Amino acid sequence: MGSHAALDAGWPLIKHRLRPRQPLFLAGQDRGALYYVHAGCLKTRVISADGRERITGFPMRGDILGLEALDLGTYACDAIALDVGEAWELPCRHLDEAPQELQAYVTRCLARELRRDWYWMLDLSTLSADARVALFLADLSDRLAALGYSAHQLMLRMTRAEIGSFLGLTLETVTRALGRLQARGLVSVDGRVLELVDLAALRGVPASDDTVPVCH
Amino acid sequence: MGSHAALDAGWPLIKHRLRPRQPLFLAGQDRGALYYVHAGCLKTRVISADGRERITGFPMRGDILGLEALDLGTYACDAIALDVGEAWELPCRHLDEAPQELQAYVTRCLARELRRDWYWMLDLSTLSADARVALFLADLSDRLAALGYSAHQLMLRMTRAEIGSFLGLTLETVTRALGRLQARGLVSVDGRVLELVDLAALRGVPASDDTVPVCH
DNA sequence: CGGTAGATTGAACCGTCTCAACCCGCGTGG
DNA sequence: CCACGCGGGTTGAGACGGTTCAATCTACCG
Repeated sequence: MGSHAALDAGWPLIKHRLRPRQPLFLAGQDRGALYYVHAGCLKTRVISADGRERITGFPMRGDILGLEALDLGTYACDAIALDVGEAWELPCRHLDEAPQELQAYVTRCLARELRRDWYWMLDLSTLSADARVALFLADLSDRLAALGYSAHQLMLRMTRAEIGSFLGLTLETVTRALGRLQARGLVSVDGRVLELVDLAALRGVPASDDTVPVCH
Repeated sequence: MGSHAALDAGWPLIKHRLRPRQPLFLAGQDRGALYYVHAGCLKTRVISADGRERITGFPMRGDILGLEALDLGTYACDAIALDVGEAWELPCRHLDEAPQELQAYVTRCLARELRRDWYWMLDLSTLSADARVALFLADLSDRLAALGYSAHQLMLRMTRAEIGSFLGLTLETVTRALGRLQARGLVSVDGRVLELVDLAALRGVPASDDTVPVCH
């Protein structure tokens, strides 16, 4: 990942222990710093003026939080821990105070995040519920595998409602989609404990979906 | 906007004349440069491996293109002109080659773009077709006004299909939504020529929508 | 031992998609 | 000059996927 390389310069990093449901920061608070997620899983959330809300992502180790507010004085989203973890405060209010190495890392994160969002938007506006959930699981598997975890066994840190919020679905639809994927033999669902039986097929759901009727 | 301020340093900017339907760059091409839109309107588009596509935005003057590929060697989207215009090639392959002023401007653009995308995702996954179209028009009005154009009269540079692709709707639904907004007295539609009669109400559609039935 | 948060399941509803027909303006070529 | 094709837009009817609302179940916790 090279993520640690950019941080190993040995500054006075401030480390924050995280507990489930604990906010790391909230939208509107003074932006004191950027945060590097060292352990655990969080959710980031935006809320509109009229009260609608959406989960924008589930950052894990290697992700940087607060980027979206880099040009603002206050945070633009909520960042809330889903389980125990640790976040490191990066010692820069403005980017140009930061060492060159970090600047490059931050820019890379921003560009990557932008691309990911574009593809999620594409998926959200073109894929069925089943395909969205399948892709969500495949994506999660990729990220966990990149962090050294199993690509096939995983434990969801988020609720059905949070997955639904991220995917633009209701929690009931997420439940049913998981059920259908299980019926197809692609995954094995037991509450929040999942086994991804056929990862390749899971990734292929978006394309196969229209040819294979959902239920027979 | 301060956009020109960051560019007025007087480097050897290469200027590209744009014609309708002409691609400025395409996904996969070697990323030679970033582009600053000086005039005209473009569309940016991503296409997935299995052929699904989505318009990710309609950049206009002041926007920077190619940001999403800042950490890549090739562009990650297509950028295609919708009408005549002009784009300036920014003389930097890597960001750290660029002058400090431009770096800061680029970072600001990235962060702003990320926030905008998050809110569009929120809107796409929570709002009705009418509300999405209303918000699209209000947003367009804001951007045009910021560029010195009228906030109430505007000429669409894109087709219904392109609007639909951006909003996650079909072109028929866009047509019908425009018709309903016109019936409500919020806009006056004549092909691509629009008059935004009640901009405040247009912005309020997302909230009012559920209380006020779509048609009577 | 209730109480609560999360998950599951069912049934009815509804907004959007799909498919089709049709219209219009415009450029092209016979 | 007109016929034609074509891209873009509008309109209608029907189907369908996801939402909504409700009931039920479980695990966990005070």
